[in-house]
Amino acid sequence: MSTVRKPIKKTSIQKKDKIIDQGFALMCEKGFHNVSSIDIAKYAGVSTGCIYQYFKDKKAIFIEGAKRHLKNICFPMVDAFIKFASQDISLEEVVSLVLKESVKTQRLSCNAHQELLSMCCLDEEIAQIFSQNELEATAKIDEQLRLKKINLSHSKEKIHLFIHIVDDYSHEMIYHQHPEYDYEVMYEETCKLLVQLLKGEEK
Amino acid sequence: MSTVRKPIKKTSIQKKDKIIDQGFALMCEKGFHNVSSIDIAKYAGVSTGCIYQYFKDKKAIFIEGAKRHLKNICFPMVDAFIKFASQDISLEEVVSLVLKESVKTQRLSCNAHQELLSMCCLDEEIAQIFSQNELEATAKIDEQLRLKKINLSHSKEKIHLFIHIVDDYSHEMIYHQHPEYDYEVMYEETCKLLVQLLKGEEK
Amino acid sequence: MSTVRKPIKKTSIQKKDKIIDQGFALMCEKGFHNVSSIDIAKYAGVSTGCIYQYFKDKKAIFIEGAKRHLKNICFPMVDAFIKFASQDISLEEVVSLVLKESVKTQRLSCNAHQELLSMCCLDEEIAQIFSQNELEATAKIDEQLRLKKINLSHSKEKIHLFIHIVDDYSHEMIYHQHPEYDYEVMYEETCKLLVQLLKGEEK
Amino acid sequence: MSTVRKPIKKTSIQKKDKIIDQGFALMCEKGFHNVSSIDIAKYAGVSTGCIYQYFKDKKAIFIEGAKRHLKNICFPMVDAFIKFASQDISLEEVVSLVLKESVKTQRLSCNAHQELLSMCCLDEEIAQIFSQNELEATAKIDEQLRLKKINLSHSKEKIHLFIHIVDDYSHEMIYHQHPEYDYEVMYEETCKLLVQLLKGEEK
DNA sequence: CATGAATGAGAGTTCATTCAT
DNA sequence: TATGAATGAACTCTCATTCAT
Repeated sequence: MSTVRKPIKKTSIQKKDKIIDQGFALMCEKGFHNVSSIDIAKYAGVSTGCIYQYFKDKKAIFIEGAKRHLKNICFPMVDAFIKFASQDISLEEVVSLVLKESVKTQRLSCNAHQELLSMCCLDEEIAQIFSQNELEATAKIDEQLRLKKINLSHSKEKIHLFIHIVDDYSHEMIYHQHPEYDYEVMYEETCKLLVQLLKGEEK
Repeated sequence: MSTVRKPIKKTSIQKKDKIIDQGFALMCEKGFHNVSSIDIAKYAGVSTGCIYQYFKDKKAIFIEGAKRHLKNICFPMVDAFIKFASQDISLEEVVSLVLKESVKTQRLSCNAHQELLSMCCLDEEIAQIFSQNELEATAKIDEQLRLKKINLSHSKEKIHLFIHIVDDYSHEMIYHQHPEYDYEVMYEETCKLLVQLLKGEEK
Repeated sequence: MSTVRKPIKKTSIQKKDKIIDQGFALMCEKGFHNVSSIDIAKYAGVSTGCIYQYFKDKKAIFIEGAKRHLKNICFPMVDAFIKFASQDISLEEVVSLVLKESVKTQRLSCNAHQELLSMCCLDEEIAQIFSQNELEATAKIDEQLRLKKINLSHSKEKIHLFIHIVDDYSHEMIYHQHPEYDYEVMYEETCKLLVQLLKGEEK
Repeated sequence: MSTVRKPIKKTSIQKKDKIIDQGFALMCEKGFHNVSSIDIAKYAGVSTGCIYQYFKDKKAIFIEGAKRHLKNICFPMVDAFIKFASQDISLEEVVSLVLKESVKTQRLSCNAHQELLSMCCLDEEIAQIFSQNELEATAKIDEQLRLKKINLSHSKEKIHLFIHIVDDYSHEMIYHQHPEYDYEVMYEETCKLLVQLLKGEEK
């Protein structure tokens, strides 16, 4: 009846991208369960039907968004270690860089991270992606440390601890903001701990 | 006919308790969004209408349950430090105890923890409870360390780190089970790190 | 928002009945696929949600309606044979009675029969009910014929033929109304054929 | 690149034919309501838009297919009677031939027949085609019987009965497969009945 | 003429919440 | 105060049809 058809350009890829980016952003802002497929369609500027041409269901959009997001989350950390291996900087400096970059990245998409954690807990498929992502990051960091001739016993497990401490740190920095904590101190203590963790048995 | 009349006329408090305990358990098992208020009512053995006499909405039940649950989660950790302060055991032994108890507790209610994390991320009110809980635990552990004459600089921040590393550890032990990690080693490395963290500048 | 709650009486059974009767009638009138659950709800004077309290899905309403309908369809035919067995009437009279009653019954719910045939073809579950119904009718008629001392060889198969010829007849009488046929003649020829079929090997 | 260009530039007629044949086949296989126009387009190897160039809507494709199909359904029956008129075979042999051919034909397109019956019940337009088809077949059979010098009183009505009994028979043979019936017996009884029907008042 | 991406109304179904009893 | 049947808006997803290319 009141059908008005918008003049269309955009390639399929651009459209799919828009749905992922806008859709994921919206789901992160409001929560997966609080956003309907109609909301996503409107926000992405497409019709509801169009969504289902590119995605099997609502969750599929979230998963695609999550994959892209997790890539971005890990890059800065891995990059810092690449720098560490290739340039003449100290472990202290790397750790400091990692913490700062991690907070910066998460601040850019703080809701995304929350929603991801949330979905990760509830949905096996998303948990898998999360887990896979950690393994990849672990492997890359491990590789850089070896290049730098740091011989860590139990490197994988230590890097796991490292990643999670960094994650907790940036999470704390962005959300909780407990007035009881001195965040300058928190930064220093976290640094110290992470450096100890990776120093290796060099003596 | 031969209807056996239940002898116990439940008081309001008993009813409310039942809704919280059973309701929270069910929501943790199946996920907040996958359980309806009718399900909760049935599971708790009350009428749907009754729920709305005690709670403003479904979320309110979850929040009450979460509060109770978080209390239990922290007790074992705090208890371990009380033991530490009052008995002659080493820091290594406390840390080991904390890790083991933490895993044990979480295993008992692993779904609860997942669902909590999920809701914590999405709901400010629940996040508040979570945060409040951590502060209380931090204060208590701090107190026990002082009793034991361990003078930690930046104790609050260190205990924060401690709690989160413990949490990550037990989470990893229960869920992810990455085949790439050696969980015996993970245990040892986590122990070492936590001991270092709390050893203080005793020298 | 604009929730207005109607003062309700009616027992559950009355409500379920209304949904079945009105719902089935509507589906028969307009066709199963052309009636929505909202239509049914409105027509039955209940809310959409209410339908799903009593029925698993839309098809379930149709099936219940179909079961009731098929019972009614067969009763007249079976009744005629019961009369045949218990009273002093001729085979010709029974056949005549069956044809007339069958047309009368179908005329009362002619759409129902069409829709049923339609669904029966497309849906295994409904086909089952249809088939089951025929078997029951066959058995009952067989029983009455034996009471009347009519010894039919291959009674089951003959009754099957009988039922289907009656069915075709009443279907033709109600719908097609081909001007090419003389329906008085059609009646006579059908009668004759049916009588021959059941006369048995009395010689 | 090395794109092989299809040498045949299909004419409009070829395209329309393909849509009818493939589309009807698909609708019969899966059911009218379970096949989308996109499915039909894919199956027929044309674009969705193309369909609407040749047909007003989805139903129109089905109707065209139905017309063609019904032609084929009747041919074997009519053919048998042509044989009967032109060759020296008995009525018993014709009836036997008709039953066997009818089952064979229906088996080839059993889904088509089911779907047709279904649509025939629901759609006036399709019912018309069905009805028209029967009249044509009746007329042709009648003609053959006259050629064979079989003077049937009420031939049209008897042939109507004949056609429907044949139809019921082949339907029963293909679908219901009630274990309660002996299908060898069913065949014999149906034969006998049909022969009686057409034997005429030759004495 | 042909295409197929895009449309959006509408399908079946669910469920937090209400309120007559 | 307790009940649970009833509500109906809102959800996810489908598909006949259109029309810019």
